[in-house]
Amino acid sequence: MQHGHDMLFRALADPTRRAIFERLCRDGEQTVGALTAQAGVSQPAVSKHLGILKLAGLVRDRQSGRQTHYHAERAALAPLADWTGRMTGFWESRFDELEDLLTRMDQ
Amino acid sequence: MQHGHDMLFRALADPTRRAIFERLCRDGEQTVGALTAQAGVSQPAVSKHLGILKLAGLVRDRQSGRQTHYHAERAALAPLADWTGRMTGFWESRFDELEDLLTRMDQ
DNA sequence: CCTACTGATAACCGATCGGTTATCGGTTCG
DNA sequence: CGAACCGATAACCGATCGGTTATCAGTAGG
Repeated sequence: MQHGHDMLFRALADPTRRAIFERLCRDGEQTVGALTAQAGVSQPAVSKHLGILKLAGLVRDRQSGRQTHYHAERAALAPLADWTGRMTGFWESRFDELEDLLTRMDQ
Repeated sequence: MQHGHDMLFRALADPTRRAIFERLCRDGEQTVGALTAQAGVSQPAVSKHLGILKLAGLVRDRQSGRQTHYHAERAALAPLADWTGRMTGFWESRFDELEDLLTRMDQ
């Protein structure tokens, strides 16, 4: 039902996009060029994926000269963890803790 | 990259489908008719959604006379919880516990 | 300045998706 | 049996998606 939830699930549904996000989580901040080099698709495709991830709140970008650096916004995964927790029907307090932690990590 | 992961994320990306799964998690086993009554789409649409959820391992069905009863397969969410945990980079042992528990819940 | 580089946008294309209506197979009941 | 019911399948349609190539704006450097 939640529109925010929707964009989150939708953004992570595509394997190429998920791979980009995983890379940003693993290796930290990356330029568009660096991401393109390993994405297996063209630079405009990568830019579009990054735009979608950004709309979902999963990444944020920082301009520096003519390069754009993107980094993962891990806190955006909190609703996903929360949803999973609610579906399993257990761990509620446990996942709430996680959500709080992730929110605090975002400053 | 993982094909199983892919079907899981993909299956949960659609809001109608996710609502059906949520209902099965909340209220337990339901017939196709009962699910259709609240899905807001036609019966064939519901059947297709159930087919996709089934392929992703998220639901299982049980035949009884001329009715088909579907129920959520909560254990199928374990890879999702695991992935989230790996992306956050913490909680690894914690999520492994969850995965184990969910797997055991599946008998 | 002019050229080269980086990344975003535009325009377009085929494939897939989610939905519909129509229909069919299987089951129950009068 | 025959009629009614339940759910799956088929055939189709418009919209959206993920990809491409071409191009544009902004920045850096000779």
